This record gives sequence, C-alpha cells and structure tokens, in this order.
Amino acid sequence: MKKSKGATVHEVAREAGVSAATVSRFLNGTAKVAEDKRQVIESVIERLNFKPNVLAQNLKSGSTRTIGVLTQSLVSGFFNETMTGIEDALKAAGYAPLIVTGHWHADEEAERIELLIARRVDGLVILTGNLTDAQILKFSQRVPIVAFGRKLQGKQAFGFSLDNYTAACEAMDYLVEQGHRNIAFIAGPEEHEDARARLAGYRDTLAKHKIRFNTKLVVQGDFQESGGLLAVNQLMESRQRFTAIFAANDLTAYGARLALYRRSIRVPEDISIVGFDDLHTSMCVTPPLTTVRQPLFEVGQCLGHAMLKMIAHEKFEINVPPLSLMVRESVRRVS
Amino acid sequence: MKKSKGATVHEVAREAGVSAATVSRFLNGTAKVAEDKRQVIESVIERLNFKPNVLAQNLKSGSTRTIGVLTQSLVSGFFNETMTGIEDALKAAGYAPLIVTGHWHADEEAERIELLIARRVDGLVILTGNLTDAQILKFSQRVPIVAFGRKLQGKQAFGFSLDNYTAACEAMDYLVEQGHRNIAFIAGPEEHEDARARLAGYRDTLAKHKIRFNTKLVVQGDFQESGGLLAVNQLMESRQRFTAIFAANDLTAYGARLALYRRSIRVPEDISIVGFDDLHTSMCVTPPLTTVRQPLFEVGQCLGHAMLKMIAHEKFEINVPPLSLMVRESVRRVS
DNA sequence: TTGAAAGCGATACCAT
DNA sequence: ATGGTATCGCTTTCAA
Repeated sequence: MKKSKGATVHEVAREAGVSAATVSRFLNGTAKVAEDKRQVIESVIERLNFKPNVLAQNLKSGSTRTIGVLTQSLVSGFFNETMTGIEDALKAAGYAPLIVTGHWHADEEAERIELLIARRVDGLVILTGNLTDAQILKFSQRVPIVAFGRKLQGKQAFGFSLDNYTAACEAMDYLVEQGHRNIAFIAGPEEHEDARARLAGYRDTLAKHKIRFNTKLVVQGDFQESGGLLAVNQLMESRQRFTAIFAANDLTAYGARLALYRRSIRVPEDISIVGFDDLHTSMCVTPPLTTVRQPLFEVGQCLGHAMLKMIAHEKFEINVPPLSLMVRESVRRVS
Repeated sequence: MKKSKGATVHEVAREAGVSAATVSRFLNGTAKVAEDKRQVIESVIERLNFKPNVLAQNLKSGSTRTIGVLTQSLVSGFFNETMTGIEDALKAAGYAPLIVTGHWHADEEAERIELLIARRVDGLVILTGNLTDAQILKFSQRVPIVAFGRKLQGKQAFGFSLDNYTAACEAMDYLVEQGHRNIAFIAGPEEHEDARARLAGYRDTLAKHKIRFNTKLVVQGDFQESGGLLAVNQLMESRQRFTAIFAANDLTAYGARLALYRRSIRVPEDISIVGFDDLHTSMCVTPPLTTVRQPLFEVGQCLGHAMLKMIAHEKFEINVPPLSLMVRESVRRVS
C-alpha cells in the first residue's frame, strides 16, 4: 500500500539536488545552509507541498508534543473551563492536549492514564479525581505529572489546590454579616478534599461567630443538581429553621434552588443561597447566584505552563488569583 | 540520551531466544508461533514489563488511532455533550480524540485542522463551525471527515444535521396550542444553518396558524446569554405586546429569562419561554425550561461510529433519535 | 513455524 | 557547508 500522501525529505533532497541531511538542516535551522541551496530547497518544498511526517519525528525524538489531560467529566463547566486554560497555554508552545475522562472512578482513571502513557504523551495533567496521591506519584516515575485539586510534590510530580477553606470562611462570614445565623450546608462528596475544606470552613466560621453547630443543618450532597434538590427536601422534612443555604458547589445550589422553587419558597426573600465555583451560567440563573469564584481558566493556564516547564526541566512557580466571593443577588440581608 | 523507558522487541527477542519478528507475530497474532516459544515470550514480556512503542507502530502503519475533533468551544454544553458521545464511540475501538477549538472562526478552524492533519489523525470530526462546505470537501481529500451541523456528501466526507426546522415548528405549534399568538423570536447568528432553520420554523408556523408575522417581534441574538438579555431589553423598549418568547437556543433563553427577572416580569405567569437544545442545566433553572431536546450524546456516538466505518471503508448509516419537545414549566396556557 | 533483513521518514553524528 | 550513514522500534516480506 503506497502512501498517497506527502513527499519525504529524500524526495525533496533528490529534486533539489542536495542530501536529505541538508533538507533537514534547512527545516530545523540546525546548521547553516548556503543561500543558493536554501532557495532551491524552499521552492521544491513549495512545489511538492512537502510537510515533514510528524510520526517519524516523534519516533526519532521520542516526544509527541502532546500532553495527556485526565478530566472527570466532559460536560462539567468546572473541568471545561480549566481545560480551556490548559489548551491556551499548550497551544502557544505547539503542544496539544489529548483528553480522556475518568468519571470520578479510580479504576477508570488509572486505565485511562495507562492509555495516555502508552500513547507516549510527554506529560500528564490530572484534574482532581479519585486516585490516591501514592498512585499518582507512582505514575510520575514514568511521565511528568501536574495535578490540580491535591497537594503533591515529587521528582516529576507537582500538584496544587486552591484555598477552599479560606474561601468558604469568607462566604460564611458574608452570610453572617448579612444577618444569617441559621445556615444550612449541603456538603460535597466526603472523599473529596475540596468538599471537606468547604465543610470545615462552614463549621469553623460558625464557631468563630459563636453560632451553635447544628448537625441537622448539614446534609450530604453529591456535587450534582440532584443532590442539592434531595438535600433541600430532606432539610424541609426535618423541619429545621434556616434562612440561608451554603451549597458546596454551584450545581448543588442549582438543585437546591429548584427544590425551593417547587415549594414556592422565594430566593432570596425567604431563603438565601450561596454557591461555590462560579460556573459560567451562575450569573444568569435567577436570581444571579452569589458564589465563590474559582479562577479556573487561570488555573488551567497555570497547569499548562507548569507542565511545559517541568518537561523542560525548568523551575516554575504557581501563581493564580485567589478565590473570591462574587456577590450577586441570591442573598438577602436579614435582621 | 539513552531512553530510560521501556524494553524493545529486540530485547525481548534476545531474552526469549527468538527473533524480533516472532515476538511481533506473537504480539499481533499475525501468524502462528509455537506453544513453547509463546510461553517464553510471554514471561519475558511480563518480566521486562515490555510495552510496544506506539510511536514506532505509528510510523510503520501510518496510522495513529487518533481522531481529530474540531469543536467550537470547550465550555459549551452543546459541544461537550456531543463530545462525550464521540469519546464513547471511539473508546471501544481503541481510538482517542484529539480535541481542538475553532471558536466559530473560519480562519482558526482551518488552522487547527491543519494542525490535526499534520499530526496525522486518522480522521476528522467537525462540529458545526464557520468553514464553507467547499473548504471541508477540500480537506477531505487529505483525511476522511465526518461533520455535524451541515449536510455533506463526498468521497471521504459525510455530514448530517438534525431537522431543526420541524422541531422549531413543533415548538411553535405547542406555543400556539397553549393560546399564544404574540410570540417573540430571538434569533441565532444569521450565518448559522440551524439558526436559520429555527427562524424559518417560527415564521412558517405563524403563517400556518394565520398569525401575522411581525418583524418587530424578531430580534437578533448571538446564541449566548448576553444576546438573549439584550434582545429582551430591545423588545421591551419597542413596546411590542407579546406573551411568549421562542429563543433560538437555551443560552439565549437564559439571558432572556434574566432580563425578564430584572424587570420583575414573571415566567411563565407573565411571559412564557421556550428554548432549543435542552442543555443539561435547563431542567434545573427556574422555572425548568420547556425546550427542544437535541439528542447530542447519540449524535456524538453516531459521529464516532460513522468515522470508524469510513476509515474501514465500510458502509454506514446515520440513525439518531429525532428532536423532541421537552415540555416543562416555562410555558403557561393563556386564553 | 521461524529468522534475516528491508523499510517507515526524519535526524544527528562523523567525516570531508 | 555538506553528504553518507546509522538510528529510533516495530512490522512484514522473502526464504528457509
């Protein structure tokens, strides 16, 4: 099966009356090439519409200029905004992301990472997930890894997360400042580090303001809309009194808001809601959601740059804007 | 620079006391290998933890088992749901998607496609975008292409879109059935085929029901929330009377809904809204949005399968569920 | 059934 | 400055 596509360096070389080595040198600027040959080569390349075969380059160089990205969901605004940042950072350096999905399932994540490694990605970006740090460190013996959503430090591994705790405290402080004292919390998955940090922030801020921690006001969610909806139902059934809900993430807040709507409870007149993430849509829901903004695009860029630096064995530092509370219209002042 | 990673077939061969060819045959089942050698090879592979170098296989086979996917936005629910379907279909066949973004910009799309081709993807999936059919047909001379959002038929190109027109008619019929006669329409980008089909559906259904087409009731949007918001403002300023809004897509509906909220106009009590797409969040906004559901996951799967078939030079047919109206709570019956 | 050897296409070292 | 040649690791004839 003759490949119909594309000329080779040898063909170009022959046509131009030079050696393949010279063509290669011209292509990569590896060494000086006489002006006259230069011109001939250039025109032959043009005429033959020659494009170097990346596959051969890859084999030779051992590098694919591809970065594997392990995400958890292709439909989540959270991951996708981060991904946009990653793509942005990689693009400039001529790298492309190979994206796979782990669906929050450690086994699947590991399997997809194996695939990525088999495909010889030059590096790996891991967005949260359920692998243990130990597993990731193990993988990092085979390929450089940058992770988000976990603190990690190794020879070829680096991970960072944002200060979810402080941001959660800030959100809670705001709620208290607005006069709320009975605040419900819809938690995220327990195994999730960020979710735990947010819960801790809720708890500690209550203490700080000398507000009694009421277990009945904390219900389990799952970071999905459905969890938020169920949580509010549970809250209502338990007949606890509360004037505000702090949802562990925006999706949860959406679900909670819907449950309230179903019961004709107004937001924020009757109950206030605060979310976490600041998804793209959060400024457009009704009422626009007051939530903690995660600078996900910047995080993505940062991950991309860090990856590139790591591959180049250069020093790098993480520098992303802090989490910040976006005050919109879902919280009402109570007296 | 000696590669620290991975043994080669030759090393395995040497250790096992056979030739590299035999190892290769064992690996690919290309030919029979004696049971005894088989066992030795297997154990050596195990011991050396040998993994064939995909780069070399790629070079040899000319194939990367990678499908390029041109999307327009990494943060759009519309594209991402489709992508999930594509990934699902490819995964089973050992293919992986290389995703790039065109941002609705023909030049950028073309440039990203060049990148994909340079990386020797085995095929290309194009999700809508602003390239002309002619451009795509041209690209398809270099690589097989399957496209969504445009009808296309070529030697190595195939494209299909869903019947947006009929679905738009259905949505409008529903609105009319519910007693609405003054229906505003917020259009999508004019150059967008689907957007035009939806507008046509709006117009024709009005005619079918003998309702006068009022130009003032049609305002331009951009498929984004902001467009919907602006559109409603414009509508209010023009002081037209209407009881319902048909938004060209869900994002537009979100924006419209927010604009209404800002003016304390209730949905659906004062004004009804119908969207198009059925994004994931649409069932969780308040009120849950009545909208046309696009079976995007299935579309993605279909695209993936079609691509695989095309690569294998096999016949295939497109079979996706039709668009359907999801009746939820954003439309009220008026008398 | 098996092995030797010739590529796949680009690159880099070693001469000249 | 330039050419010849070995090399990256695997696959696949061609012979035996």
